[in-house]
Amino acid sequence: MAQKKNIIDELEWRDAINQVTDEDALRKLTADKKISLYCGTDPTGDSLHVGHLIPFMMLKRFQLAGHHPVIVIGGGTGAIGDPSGRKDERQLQSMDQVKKNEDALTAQMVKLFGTENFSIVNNYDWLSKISLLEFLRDYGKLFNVNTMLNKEVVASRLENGISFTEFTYQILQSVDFLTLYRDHGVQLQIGGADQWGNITAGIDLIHKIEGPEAPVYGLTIPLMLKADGTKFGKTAGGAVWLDPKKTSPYEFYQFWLNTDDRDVVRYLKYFTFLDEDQINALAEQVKTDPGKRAAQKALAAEVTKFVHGEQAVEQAQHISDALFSGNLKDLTAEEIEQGFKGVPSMEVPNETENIIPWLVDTTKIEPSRRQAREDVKNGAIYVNGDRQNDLDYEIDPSASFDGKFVIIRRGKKKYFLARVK
RNA sequence: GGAGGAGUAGCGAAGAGGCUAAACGCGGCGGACUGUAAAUCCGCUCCUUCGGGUUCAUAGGUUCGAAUCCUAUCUCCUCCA
Repeated sequence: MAQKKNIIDELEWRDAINQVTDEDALRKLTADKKISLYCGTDPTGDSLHVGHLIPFMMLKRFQLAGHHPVIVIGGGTGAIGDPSGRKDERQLQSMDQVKKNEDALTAQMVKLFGTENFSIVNNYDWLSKISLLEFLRDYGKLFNVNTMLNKEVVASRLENGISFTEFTYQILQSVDFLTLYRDHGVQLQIGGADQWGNITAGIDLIHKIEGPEAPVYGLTIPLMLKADGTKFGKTAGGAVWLDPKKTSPYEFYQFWLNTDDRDVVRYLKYFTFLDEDQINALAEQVKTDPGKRAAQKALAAEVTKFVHGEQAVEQAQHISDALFSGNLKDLTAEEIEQGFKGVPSMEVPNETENIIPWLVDTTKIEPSRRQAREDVKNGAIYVNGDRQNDLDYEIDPSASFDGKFVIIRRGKKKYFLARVK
């Protein structure tokens, strides 16, 4: 079935391909043998986020089809800064920070790809060994400045200015591809749509050095846009991280669950390993019974499983049920910690207090007594899951959750967690 | 350097001596409906111990009474040099 398909056809069905350098040749190559392919990640942060999943899903599909993915951690290039997709110059990071980020990212990648039939390399290992004179003589000579200037990434920056440092980024990335081709037999580089210029620069370099017949290819992934035009991967709280300490599995699950109907099928194709039949069935349900959100639930479960594991999915579902049904009673302390990870929390003394000053002074949930009274009167305030509209209600922090927490909900889904001291 | 205009709540914008804690729109916050959606409808949107208190660039002044009139200061805009 789906798995029998050629990987390229499979990717096409999933709308996962933006541009390919030589589609027919690549289709034949991947059908005939197992290849090595790579994608680079610059260590600009201390955790991967859902944006990183875009190229990684692609690598994973190749891996599942028996090919060998290589991830290049840009310890070298990350020290320079990729101008792609940016309006202005990047702030250079300290080498120390780069190193820390590398370690954190490596650990996360191993979680996603395992250690079998997968490699992680760091371009610092080769880029740092090139001397300035070597760089200029061996590589600089092969790059035509006119060509470099014409790359969209550079051209778009010319008006506001671009430093020489960032200008040379495409040369470094080209050296990466060349090195991987020589030392690891890597024949394909993948990347986001904005990487096309950098990828083709690498192919050109290989062709110049290794001969025009060198079988190397490039493939880019379409830009992930949301139907409402905003950027994929951002929530009100910022980026959605893969590190469970930064974004809890519950929040992660919720991120996917909240996918717009118009985007969900596209995301199922791209971010899950469900096959064509399963996805078609879900797509049908989006049309016939959108309120059920079967597709969103499947998407959230699948992606959460891939990143955090089966158990995290069950927990996320349990927390979601409790929070959105308003029935908090059977949550465990651990689930509360997780479900309320991204929620404002505060410490409160274990003393009974009237609800109004408690909301305003003790917890700072409400900005003023006026507002607090209004919300209580309107039935906007829930204490431990129960609507509380009595202005004289006395909050007793020791009353529930073993006297550890008081959970306040304001409005439909705004939660606050008060930890009892 | 000269001439004019403008500064009002998170933003936009009315108000030109008392009826103004300040219309209206947006945004924000609630509620109803719903699919943890969209759209729609409704309420609230300076603080308060509900007596009142503090607001209309800032500081003074006139007046029984000022966002509204006067003076100075600051900031912004337009036109002329």
